[in-house]
Formats: sequence, C-alpha cells, structure tokens
Amino acid sequence: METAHDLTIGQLADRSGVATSALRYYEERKLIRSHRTTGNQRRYAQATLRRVAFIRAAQNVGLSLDEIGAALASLPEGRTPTKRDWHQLSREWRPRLDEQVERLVRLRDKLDGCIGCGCLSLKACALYNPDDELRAEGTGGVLLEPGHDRDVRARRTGR
Amino acid sequence: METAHDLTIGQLADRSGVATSALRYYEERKLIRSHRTTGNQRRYAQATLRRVAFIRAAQNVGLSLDEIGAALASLPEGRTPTKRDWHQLSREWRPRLDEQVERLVRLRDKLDGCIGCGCLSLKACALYNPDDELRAEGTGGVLLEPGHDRDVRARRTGR
DNA sequence: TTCCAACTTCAAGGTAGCTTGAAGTCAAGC
DNA sequence: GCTTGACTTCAAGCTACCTTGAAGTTGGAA
Repeated sequence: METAHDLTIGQLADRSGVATSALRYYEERKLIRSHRTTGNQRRYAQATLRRVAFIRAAQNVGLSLDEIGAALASLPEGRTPTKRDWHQLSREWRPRLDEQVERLVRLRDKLDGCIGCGCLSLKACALYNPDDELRAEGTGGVLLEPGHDRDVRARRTGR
Repeated sequence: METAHDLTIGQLADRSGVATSALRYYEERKLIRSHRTTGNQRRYAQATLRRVAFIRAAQNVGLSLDEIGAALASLPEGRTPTKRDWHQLSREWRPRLDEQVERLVRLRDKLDGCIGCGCLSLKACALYNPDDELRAEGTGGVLLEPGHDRDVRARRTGR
C-alpha cells in the first residue's frame, strides 16, 4: 500500500493548509485515513489531499464534521475514489448548497427592506414574524431558520 | 421607562424563538438590554424583538456574537432605533452578505466541475490549489477562505 | 391569602472543533 | 553514530455559545 508519493502528516498539513493537530483530529473522527510506517508514523495517500480539501470547503459552507463525514462515507472504502465518485458526491450536495445560497440571498435582500423598514416586529414579514395572530396558528419565530416551526417552543428553557 | 408593552423574558423568548437562557446570555454580552421591575425581574422594550431578530439573522450568516455586537453598537444608545438607523446598519452589512453569497455560489458551481473532475490536487484550480509550483510562490492552500494566504503556515502546529 | 408558574443568580456542564504541552520515538543528514 | 526536527500518544486546555440545575423570589389569578 505504500507508494513513493505518500505524504507525511507534515507534508499534508503544508499542502492542505490544515494544521497537523486538525488532521489527527479528522483521522480520529474517521474523516480521513492513513497507514503507518514500521516506525508507527502516519502516511497519507495523495487522494487524502482531495478529501481534506473537500472537508474544508464543506466547513466553509457551515457543515459540521458529522455531516461531512456522512458525505465522505458515500465514497468507496477500499479504492481511491474516481472522478465519477466525486462527481456523484458533489451532485448530492447541490441541493444543500442551493438552499444555503437561497437563504443567504433572501437575508441579503430582505435585511434592508425588512429590518430597515421596521416591520420586523410587525405582521407578515418574510424575514421574521412574531405576530400574535400568526403565533396563535403556531407560526411564530424566525423564518430564516428552516424547520424552526416545531422547535420554537422546545427552545424555551425557564420553567 | 416602563410601558404597558414591555415584554418579560418569557414573552421575548416565545416571540423570538430564542431560549430564555440565550437571551440572558445575550444581555450579559451586552447585545440586548433590559430594565428591571421592583421585584428585580427583567423587562424588555418592544424594540428588543428587532434586535434579537437581527442577532439571529446575523448568526445564520455565520457571524460571531462579537461581530454582531459591534454592529449593534452603531445603533443609538439612548433612544429606540428608527427605521433610518436600521436602514443604515443593514446598508453597512450589504457588502459582507454579498461576499458570503459569492463565496457560496463559487463553491456550488465549482464543486462539481472541480472536485468532480479530480483537479483538486492538481494545477490551477479555483477551488483548491496545493500545486507545488504555486506553493513556491506562496499561494498554496485553500482558496475558498478569504485572506488565507498569510495564514496557511501559521495554522501548522507540529514542530 | 395562597398558590404556582415564571422569574432570579450562580456555578457547573456540554458540544464542536480544535490547540497545547509533556514525554518520548523516528529518520535523515552530517 | 549523533543530532535534530518531525513525528508519536495522551491528557488537558481553550473559545464560542449556550444549557442545566439548584435554591430561592416574584406576581397574577383564584
């Protein structure tokens, strides 16, 4: 399994821009894998560079390591992922990214018109809606967070 | 300063969808303010609802409470912010949101073409570039993170 | 006036995502 | 063969952002 092109953790850190401590952490979390030299040092396959890039890109978009790990788990276990494998993975992520972009654009476009206009605490605002009538229908709360409706009460703490 | 329309922390929590514990935390962090009843209970002005909405919206976009606090600090101290005040604040945030959106769109559009095509660890990729030649020029690392260039080495840990 | 849910403070706990430090081992150049 | 920097593990620490629990107080309705 060892090749001349395997990377030490330091090389992987340099080339990915990710600290060695973070790489060990990713490995502990099963996001990346390594094999060991006879002297117990980690060696990473070149393909790991791509995995790390994916991890950082995904983190940038606000995904947790758990979610990223789940995505990466869809890649083949035994062999180096092919272009097709990565292509498949990125296709599955497209809707997620679309949603994120939409949410952000909505915020950007509404921030001025909505917070700016002062309707934020009033009726029928696409950005935020704590209106009492609507609340009676169970739709109070922040509309920017997807799926918030059923969480609003659960998020309360004091008795 | 007390009006009939002041909110208890529970009401603010219900109407904002934010836990009371979080609201107390925000107050401790000076993101929101309250006055007290004779019995030492918090009462919030209606306008606080708008502040909380702003805080959550901003968090959604990935901003820290420190950054949000700094933004909110630009609002007037003594009086209830006017539409104009909010308008001003949201205008200042526009570039930040634009940048976020752009970053996200870039990731979305490049993910397929770039990670998918396998160029991720090769030359001249807009998404990621650990190419050795470019690294020699000091441009290795993840290109998605703004201003990463000077951080790449600092992020390394092991000696 | 009594009751109890909603409040109060304070300290500790929790999760995510790492970083830091100690103490020791490996490997590659002189 | 020696030196030294890059590696190893493990435990503890750190920042952000809260949550939980204990122990006590308030306030509004019956």
